[in-house]
This record gives sequence, structure tokens and C-alpha cells, in this order.
Amino acid sequence: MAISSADTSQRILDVAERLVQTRGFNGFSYADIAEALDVTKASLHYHFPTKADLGKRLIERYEETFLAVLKTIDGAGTGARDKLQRYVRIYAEVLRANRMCLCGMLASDYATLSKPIREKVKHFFDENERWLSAVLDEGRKTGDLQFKGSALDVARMIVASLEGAMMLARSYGEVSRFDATAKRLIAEL
Amino acid sequence: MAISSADTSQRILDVAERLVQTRGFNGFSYADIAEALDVTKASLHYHFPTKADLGKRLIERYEETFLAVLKTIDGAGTGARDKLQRYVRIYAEVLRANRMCLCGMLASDYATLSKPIREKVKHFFDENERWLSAVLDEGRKTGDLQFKGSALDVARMIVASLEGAMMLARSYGEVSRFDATAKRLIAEL
DNA sequence: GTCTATAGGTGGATAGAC
DNA sequence: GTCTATCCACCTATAGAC
Repeated sequence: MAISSADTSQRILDVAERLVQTRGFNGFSYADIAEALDVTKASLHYHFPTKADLGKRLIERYEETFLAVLKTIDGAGTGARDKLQRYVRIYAEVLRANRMCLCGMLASDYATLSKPIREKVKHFFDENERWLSAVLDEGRKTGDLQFKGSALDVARMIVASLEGAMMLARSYGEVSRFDATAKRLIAEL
Repeated sequence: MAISSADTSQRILDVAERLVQTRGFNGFSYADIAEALDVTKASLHYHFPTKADLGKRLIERYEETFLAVLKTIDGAGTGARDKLQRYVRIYAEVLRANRMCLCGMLASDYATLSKPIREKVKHFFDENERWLSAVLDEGRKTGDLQFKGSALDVARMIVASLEGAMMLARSYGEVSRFDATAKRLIAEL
């Protein structure tokens, strides 16, 4: 399936994803998507009856892609420190596209989201923490990484710091701010 | 001036502040404020003609209060490490009220904000970084704190990490997540 | 300063033709 | 699957009476 013939649902999700990542869930409308794809709003509702449905599918797809990349990192056969650097690079690339992490953005919209969406947002972060914890434990075992306390606590700090650094770097339009924080974060391990 | 007779503009700002901190700038309307204060929307427009005006004033007031607290910390005559702990406590108290940092929230809404508001959001973070940098340099001089690289870089990492940790802790409804990250952040200095 | 009333636009969402 | 047409609730904002 070539990119140019990606089915409509996927193209809708592509546009919606970008809009959520840049403007937040309450910062865009079906009209914005319709305009970008040159279709009518009614047509969008055929694929995603409600905005909550659209949001749900958006996170599912985002998490699938994200976890697939993490599997690729696992398969590279490199050390824990290298895995962390590759993990950071995922975020950096999103930021370079002038976007926030989809779930980081949804976390700030959290109070206005439907319950199913909230649960999916948390699930995304749970999976991130789980993967990071495993990498951290592995690194500590091989001596590749050093840190005090539980791997889960460190994992949570890494996720929080990267999300916050992204948010601020994007506001300033300075990717270097993210890079500096990410570098320091890994250097301390 | 007693709290109960605070003038209308201040009461409007109080409600609007809470709404932005919990729902984001695009997640509330004048109708929400009007309902909370039992006045009409038209009355609100007398005090703040446009939503952008309201937002501008909101940040100005927030920054004034924030900087006043930082001055109090400076005046306490304690060491740099204690100052950092007090700084963290400001964030923790906001989070305990189930709120995000006003400017952290606005940073995620950044793409949808007017230029004057964007500049004020950045100014808030600039002032935070400036204060933190001074405390970090002071701590390094006295031997109270140790860290590699520039104080500004560390300051930026602290702000980003605290903002991110707040955002995630609030989504999970677990203040302990914020506390754990904040503790680790200071412990590494 | 606050109200009623309303303008003019946009929000998400649906019915029914093609 | 996509369209036209439409609904109604809500949005920010204003005019003008009190």
C-alpha cells in the first residue's frame, strides 16, 4: 500500500494527529481536518462518529507505532545506555517536526477528556515506564548504568523530564533546550 | 481589603486562573466564569474585553505572585539547597490543589495563543530560570550544591522536569509521582 | 458596573440523497 | 463513502437600557 493511496481513515488520523500534537485536543475541530483533506465534515463523521472516537483511535495508533519502535531498539542488540539514547531520539524527532508528544499534549488536556481516552493516555505512559524500567535494570546489572533507588522511579523521572523539556523547547522554538536536558538526564546515569 | 470584598476583576481572575490551570486556555469559556460568579457574560466583558486580555492579565498577576514568593525565599537567609526545596514546594502546593502551573498549561496551549500572551509565558519561565541560576551558582560557590556545566542549563532542566512531573502526576492523580521526581532532582545536586 | 438582548460565527453531530 | 443541508448548542463579543 503506497502512501498516496493510504485509506481515508488513516489520512484523517494523520491530520488529526498533527493537530492534536500542535494545538491540543480542544484546539482543533472537524472543520480543520475537513479543510486539510478537502472533504466535508459529514464525511469525517462517517469514519469517526464522535471526536472522542477519533481521539481514542489516535492514541491506539500512536501507541502501536511507538511500541513498534521500542521493539526495534530492543532488537538492535546494543547496550542499555545506547537504548536510552535511541529512546530520547524518538522524542527529539517529534519535537523537530514542531510537535509535542501526542500523549504529553493529552495529559495537559486531561481534565477535559472522556474516561476511555484518559485510560489510554495513562496506558501509553505505563508502557513507556515499563520499557524504560527494564532497560534501566538491565543497564544496572551489566554496569552500563548507575543510579540509586528503583528503576521505576528513574523511569518516571525520565518520562516526565522529557515531556516537560519538549513542551518548553517547543514554546521557545529552541530544540537545543530539549537536547541539553536530555543529555544531562542520561549523563547522570 | 478583605478577601470577601475583593473587587470583581480579582474574583474574575481567581476563577479564570483555576479554569486555565485545570482545563487549559481552550477548555473554558466566559460562560463558565459567569456561572461560577453568578454574573452575566456581558459583565465579564466590561472588565476584560477579550479573552486574550483576560489571559494577559492572568499571567501578569500569576508572575507577580510567584516572584513575590521567590523574594520571600531569598529573604529567609537559608542555604541554596533549602531554597531549592522551597521552590519545589511552590509547585507541589499547586499540584495538591489539583492544578497545573498556569504557564505550564499555557505552554502546551502555546500554538493557539496570541503573541502578547506567548511573550508573557516565556517571560515567566525566563524569570524562573534566572532565579534558579542565581541560587545554583550561589550553592556551588558555598559548596552546598555540586553540578557540572552551566547553572542556566541545570535551571532549565529543573523547570522542565518539574513542569513535566506535575503534568503526569496530575493525570494519574498521584502527587507522590511529583514528589519522587522532585526529590531525585535535588538529590542529584 | 451590571443587566437584557442579540449579533455573527463555529462547535460537534445527524438525515437523507447520490 | 461522500455529499448537501440542517440542527442546536455554544462561542466571543457588542449595543444600549438601567
